[in-house]
Amino acid sequence: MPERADAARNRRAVLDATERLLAEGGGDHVSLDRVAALAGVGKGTVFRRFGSRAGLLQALLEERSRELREAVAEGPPPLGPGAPVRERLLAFLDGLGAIAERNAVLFAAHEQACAEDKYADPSYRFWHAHLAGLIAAGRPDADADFLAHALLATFDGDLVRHVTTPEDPRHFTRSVQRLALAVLGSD
Amino acid sequence: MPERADAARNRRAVLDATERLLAEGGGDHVSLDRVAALAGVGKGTVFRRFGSRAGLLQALLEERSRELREAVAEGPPPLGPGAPVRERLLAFLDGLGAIAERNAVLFAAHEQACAEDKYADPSYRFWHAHLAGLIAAGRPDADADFLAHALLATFDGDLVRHVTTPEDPRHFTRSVQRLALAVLGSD
Amino acid sequence: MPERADAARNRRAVLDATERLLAEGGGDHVSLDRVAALAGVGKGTVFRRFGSRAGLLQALLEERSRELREAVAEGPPPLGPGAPVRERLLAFLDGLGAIAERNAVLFAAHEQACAEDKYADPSYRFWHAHLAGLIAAGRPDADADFLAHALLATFDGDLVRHVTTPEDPRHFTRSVQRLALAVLGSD
Amino acid sequence: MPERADAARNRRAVLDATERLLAEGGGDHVSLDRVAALAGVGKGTVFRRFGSRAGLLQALLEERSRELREAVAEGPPPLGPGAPVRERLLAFLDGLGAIAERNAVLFAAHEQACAEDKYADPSYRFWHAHLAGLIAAGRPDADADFLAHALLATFDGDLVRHVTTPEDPRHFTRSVQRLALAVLGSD
DNA sequence: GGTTAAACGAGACGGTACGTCCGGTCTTTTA
DNA sequence: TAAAAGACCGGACGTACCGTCTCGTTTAACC
Repeated sequence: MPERADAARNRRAVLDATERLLAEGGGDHVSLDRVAALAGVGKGTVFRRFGSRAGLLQALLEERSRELREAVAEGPPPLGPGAPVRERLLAFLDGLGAIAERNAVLFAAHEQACAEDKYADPSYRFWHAHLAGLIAAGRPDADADFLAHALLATFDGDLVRHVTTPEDPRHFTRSVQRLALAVLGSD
Repeated sequence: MPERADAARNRRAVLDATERLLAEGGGDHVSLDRVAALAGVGKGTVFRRFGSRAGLLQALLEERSRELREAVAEGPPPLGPGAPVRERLLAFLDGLGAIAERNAVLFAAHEQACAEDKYADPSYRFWHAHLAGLIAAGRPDADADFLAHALLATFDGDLVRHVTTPEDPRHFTRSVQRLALAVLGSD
Repeated sequence: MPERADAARNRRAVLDATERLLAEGGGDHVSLDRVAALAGVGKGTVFRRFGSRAGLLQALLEERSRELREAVAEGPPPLGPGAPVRERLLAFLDGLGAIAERNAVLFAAHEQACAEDKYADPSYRFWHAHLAGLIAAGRPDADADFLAHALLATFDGDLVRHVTTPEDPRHFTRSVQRLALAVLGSD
Repeated sequence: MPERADAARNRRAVLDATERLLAEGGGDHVSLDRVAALAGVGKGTVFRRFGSRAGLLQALLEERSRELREAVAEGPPPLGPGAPVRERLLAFLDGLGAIAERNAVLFAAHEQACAEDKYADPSYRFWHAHLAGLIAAGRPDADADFLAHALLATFDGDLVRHVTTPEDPRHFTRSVQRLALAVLGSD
């Protein structure tokens, strides 16, 4: 059975409200009561759709990154399969960096909310698997699993905000790319 | 004026209680009411001394890492000044890694509690300054500031717990050291 | 929209718990935490319904005196409209005195809690308006407003307790009635 | 042994601080921490001198009314012994009313603080005994004890403030006097 | 078009943490 | 060695939040 029309409408309204609250007041400003009120929706609806605060933020993140995930999984090179490892890695970090730079507050709120089970988040697992695969391909001798975690650890919302300035909005991305190249080695 | 004797006693009791609760129930288990009760201390005392949940956890972290900080600042090589950059870097990461491995839960709780102003934490600033200094010395061309943040980002409590196993309790540290060497370059 | 069933249930439970605590330990015994616990209700519920300690006690008082208020406003003489001023006054003081004698502890706790805005309390305003009206009718030349306040001032919980004994449980009421007659004049 | 000089100084400082806080912020503003701080004195000193919050306010009241008490006890008529009952009663109410009008906030705070044992306060007992004696002398058939309580009940700080206006600063006193005359009877 | 089951809004609820404040006690320091 | 300073205890208050639940009311999908 497909999603009912009103359900889809509400889903959208809730996500939009969340985004609005994130933008105007930071992560702590996003209480589920406020989200529901701003979305013109009952609190129960938010929970029925998203399960929890973490689920709500995850869904928003999911939405922001779906495009990248699809491009990575089955898009054309250099994001998708086929390109050399270095190019693919840089393209991926460029894409994810762009998302992080545009959604730093959301990233931060999501990390805060997920707390313990960050590594169970499907998005995280996808990014990690992709990164680890690339690293393993480029440096079979390295501890790809850890290095992938380490690279993803730099996508901390607060860190992104801390190094991103209006004058140089891509500073973070370039820095991560350089770090990744160092990790991959210069050979 | 030095700290009053009873004040010092209470400070100790509160920190010990915090530690005990952290050990037995994870970060969420540490509520300030419980800390006060377990320490045999009024709730007001906890707040007077530590200001907030974040302050309490910071103080505990501070205590755990004071020794390392002093060794780094003015101890003998290779931790202290005098040793070659690589040795100093590895020694520092070994020390901080050991702390992180032993206090992963505390690290996680602290990150959660500090939320927004992690980069204002004096401990963090010290580690960052030290790391950035070493990196700048070893790789004058690199973005030492960012790389230091990136290395410290791997000291995420959850990540540490995730990669640390009883069979290989220093896995995290070794991995970070390897990453640092890669960052520093292999020349 | 009428009050929800569970809301009504809880309202009742909270008021009952308050009453029980008042009875068993005096006004100071009524902390909102205890009320909530005894009522089997979350603390937030107490605050949502009653706003504050003062609001809770006011609600309890309100309940105790609603019957009298309705009888005064629209009941049969001598309480309600229609009876001669003296009879109505005595009947009113008899009713209010009975309430005060049965709820002296509650009266005392309420006065303590209301503190500053006692004169804004709707119950108080109603009693005052009624009394002042009667006095003005009986003694057009008197300062009815002040005299009404003065008569109500004798309904101090502590004073009621002080002059009420098991042997003469209506002593307070009779005394107030005599005072009121004196105020009204003997002509 | 007379009071030590510094003790007297402190006593004065504490009372002055109390008064200042009462004036600037109302009764709730007078916390003992603030009093001590404003007096430049340790909190313990306040308690050693005055025993409790109630004791502090009582002492302040005591000071304000000592003169009247002495005049009533052994001063010249009409306040002191010798004058006809009516004159003595009116003079007394005039004196006490003046104090109440000038110290309404203090009266209110004191009532709030004394809570349960208001009738044990030496000042209150003195006023009550005096009033009851006068009433008994003027109306041997009346319930002098209760009537004295009732008259004193009108000296409620909030009521005084409520009926006192800058244009008519003695309104309260005159009203109480009229009430007292009514109580005493018109014969 | 009517029926029906779901999804919904509104928001109360339990429970719990936080941080503030206060009264009164008691220890430590100091003069 | 007594008094001052002020840290301390215990606990109340009020606020906020999450995730659950209740209870009528739409409303969309189906007959």
